[in-house]
Amino acid sequence: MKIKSSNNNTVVIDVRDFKLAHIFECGQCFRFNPVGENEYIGTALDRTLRISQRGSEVTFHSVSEREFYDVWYGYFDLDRDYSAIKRRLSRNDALLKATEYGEGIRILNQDLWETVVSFIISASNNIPRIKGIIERLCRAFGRPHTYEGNVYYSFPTASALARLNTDDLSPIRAGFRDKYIIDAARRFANGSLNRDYLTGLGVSDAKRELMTVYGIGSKVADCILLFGLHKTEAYPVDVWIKRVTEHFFFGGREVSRGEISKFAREAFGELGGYAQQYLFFYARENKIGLD
DNA sequence: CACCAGGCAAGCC
DNA sequence: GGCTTGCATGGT
Repeated sequence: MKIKSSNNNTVVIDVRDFKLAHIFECGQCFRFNPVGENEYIGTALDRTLRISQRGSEVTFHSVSEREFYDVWYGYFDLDRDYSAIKRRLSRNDALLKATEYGEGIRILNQDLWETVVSFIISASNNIPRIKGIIERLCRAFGRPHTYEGNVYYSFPTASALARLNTDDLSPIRAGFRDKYIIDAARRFANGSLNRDYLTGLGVSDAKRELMTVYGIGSKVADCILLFGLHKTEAYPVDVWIKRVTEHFFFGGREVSRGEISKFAREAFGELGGYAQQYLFFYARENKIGLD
């Protein structure tokens, strides 16, 4: 991986295990959208980014080399060797197919608070509507900023949302999730939950803490552990993962979510979260397990 | 019209 | 522990 700065873009060449469509369509992130062939624009970490790719060359538009290293290098998890991860997972037959199919997936290092709210909103919901709710939330309560001449909105802070009541959130049309968002906001705004505290805990303790928030159950907690804290043992079991795990590893037999989690711990260990992302992308794109 | 969407909480056994 | 039901909203 090498850097080639030109005018005010940062171009990274020889990037491996990186494909924008895989990164942004594997369900970990809701605020990046395609704006062209191999090009996405989105807002994260209080900034907006347009990013495009041609082969192994990735362009971070209107981004200085300094901002690239300070912000996006970490966000895109560029310090991690995904070839090694895929190699280890590929010893398993189903994962060989899934990692080949989603070869460009990376697990982003997203803002913890944004991840908490995004996955609370994801409960019993579909991805287009999850995105809509999040966008309305950001437009109403987030900080506006300009990027390449257009206005974008940051994800609202916990304290901005902690002041609200459910009536304030009704234009967001989050449905029954509005009270969950506010409870989470109060827990993060008053500091009783924060990144340093949760990072310092083991996976199961961090999960237990997260589940004390109204609206965070087992699946949402696992998503937060994986996408917000990069605790990669987490294997979030949603309907798709339940189906695809049953399809590949239980001969299509229906088993409980507890069985699925136990299987993932034993089969994938600390790579469970990576396995989950490859399997989720593979299952959704190919409609695995729907028969 | 019923049924479902990356679940959760509450209530039951 | 595991199972059932109601829950807002929007799409088919």
